[in-house]
Amino acid sequence: MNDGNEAGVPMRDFSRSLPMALLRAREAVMDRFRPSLRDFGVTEQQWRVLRALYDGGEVETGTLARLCCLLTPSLSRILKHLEATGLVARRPAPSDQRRTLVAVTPAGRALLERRAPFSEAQYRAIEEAFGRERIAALYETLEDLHNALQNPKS
Amino acid sequence: MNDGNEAGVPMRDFSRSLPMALLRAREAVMDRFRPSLRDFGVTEQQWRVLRALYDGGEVETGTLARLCCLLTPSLSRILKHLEATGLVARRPAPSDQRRTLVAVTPAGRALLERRAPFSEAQYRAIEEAFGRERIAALYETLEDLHNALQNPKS
DNA sequence: GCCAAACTATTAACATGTTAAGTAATATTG
DNA sequence: CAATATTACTTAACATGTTAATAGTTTGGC
Repeated sequence: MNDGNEAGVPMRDFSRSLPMALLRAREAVMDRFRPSLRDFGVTEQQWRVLRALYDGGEVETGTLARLCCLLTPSLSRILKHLEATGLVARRPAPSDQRRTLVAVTPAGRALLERRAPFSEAQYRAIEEAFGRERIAALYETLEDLHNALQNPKS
Repeated sequence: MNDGNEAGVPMRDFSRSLPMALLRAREAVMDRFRPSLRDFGVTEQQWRVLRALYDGGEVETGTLARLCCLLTPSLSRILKHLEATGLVARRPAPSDQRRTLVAVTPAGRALLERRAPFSEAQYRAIEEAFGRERIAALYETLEDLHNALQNPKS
């Protein structure tokens, strides 16, 4: 009797699941942001889209999906909703009718600026609880991990 | 003209979003595991549930939700599906009829043991690409972050 | 210029995330 | 012990995640 199975491949301890560890940490962070998202009537994903458009330029749908870490089918529905509520505007790209350009509306910008202080307050609380330097180091590590896994070898 | 808005609260750079950084890293990791999940016909969440039940004991629904980082409504539907496909079994707890005990079936265990080698192969590839020690350190950091944010002060 | 191939966005179908409401069993209080 | 509150789970409704298929555009050979 050992810790493995019949095929001789031992099962990894469930606490050593990298997706779970990243998810748990992310949920702990999101728990700080969900109350104000709820108060302002936007979902986490809708906020990401508005956030990516804040600097004012028009962004193509595909680019926006990459920026927000959303799949294009999800983004399609989210944009339909944001357009219906008047927070973003869409128009076909003049040079290529396949592409769609998206921009935030004044109403969308107003929402961004109203919620921003609440978001920043939570960032300060998180940095106080965990340490500004450790947060900065974590950003580095996460980006390195992302880059290390970009080119799939196997 | 400055980088802030009318209220004087500057907008955080979008690249400095902790939820986004955690999500991007997690997606990069999950991209390595999705192919075999798909091949074995289970979703990421279904796998998490089976994985949490592997050691064989019966687990209460609420405990299982915490272990798998799932909300109970989601778990309810997932268990219905896993029970319908014969991978888990449910029964009411004898001591408290409100509670439900869940256990993996032999078919579920067989699925776990068939996919485990594919999962482990990806873990080896990830550790090779990023470094075993850095992965270990990341687990530590993520757990610390989770713990630091557990008791909400503000 | 024509047609097949590639590209972009959307829709479809099913599974899950999220919040609120509902149901049944247990615990508490008077 | 009866009324009430609490607990555990489920259902409902809407939004998103994921994969496959579809429709409209553009590009590249010919």
